[in-house]
Amino acid sequence: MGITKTEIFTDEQNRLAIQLKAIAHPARIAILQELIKANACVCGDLVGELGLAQATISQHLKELKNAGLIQGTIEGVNVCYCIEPTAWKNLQDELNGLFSSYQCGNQNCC
Amino acid sequence: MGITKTEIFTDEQNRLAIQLKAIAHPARIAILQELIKANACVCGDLVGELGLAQATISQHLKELKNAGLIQGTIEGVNVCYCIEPTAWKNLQDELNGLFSSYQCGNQNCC
DNA sequence: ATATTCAATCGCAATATTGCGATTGAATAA
DNA sequence: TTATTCAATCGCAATATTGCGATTGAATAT
Repeated sequence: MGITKTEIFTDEQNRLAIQLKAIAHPARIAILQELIKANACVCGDLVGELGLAQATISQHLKELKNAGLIQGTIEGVNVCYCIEPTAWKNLQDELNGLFSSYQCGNQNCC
Repeated sequence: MGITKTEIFTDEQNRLAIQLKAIAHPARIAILQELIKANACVCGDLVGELGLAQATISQHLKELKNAGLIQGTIEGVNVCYCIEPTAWKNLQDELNGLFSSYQCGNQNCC
C-alpha cells in the first residue's frame, strides 16, 4: 500500500477519520438507525430487519463497537447492542465543529 | 468481495455513506479544514501545508470532488478548489438529523 | 524551440474491506 | 446426553484503497 501517514495528522483528525469510516457504510448507517429507533437490539433483530446474513451483521457490529460508537452487553443468551452515548455526543460535537466552521463567503468561493 | 448490497438500502443511506467515506480519511479532513480556513486553495498550497506528495493530494482532491463536497475551477494555470456550499449544507443537515434522532434513554440503554 | 511549472493520470505494490458460508463456542431445552 | 439457538470467529475470493513515483498534458517563460 501506502500506509496512511497518521503521524503527520492531529489525533483529532485521526480519531474523526476512524469514526467516520465506521459509519461510512450503508449497512452500518442502517444498523445505527435501527439501534436508535429500537433503543437496543440483539444481532438477530438486525438480521431480521436488514437483508444481510448473520455473519455480515456481526462483522458490522464489531466494527461499530471497535470504533466505540456502540456498546454490547450480554443479556442472558444474547448480546444486546445500543448506542454508546458519550462517543455519540463527542462525534456529534466534533462534526458540528467541522461543519459550522465553514461560513460560505458565497459568490466568490472560487 | 462481497459487493455492497446497495439495493437493499435507501438512497439516503447510500448517499450518506458515500459522502462520509470521502471525508473519512485524515488527509481529506485536513484538506477540508485547510480549504475552509483559506477559503480556497490550489493543489500546490495543500502540498505545502500537509506533508504529502502532489500526486497524493491530487488523488484526495479528486475523491472529494467525486463525492461532490468540493468544487474546482480553473484559474489561469492552476485549479482552485473550495467547498461546494450546497452539498456541504445538505450533508450537515443529514448528519444533524441522524445524530439528533438519538435521545439517550440514558441509564437503561442496554 | 526548449525549459519550466503546474495539475492530472497511470501503474503498481502493499494492504484493507466486504460479504458470506462454515465452523466454533456458549447457553439453554428436550 | 443430544439437539437447538444464539453470537462470534475463521477463511476465502473478489475487489477497493492508499501512497507515491513516473508520466502526460497544458500553459506560460526564456
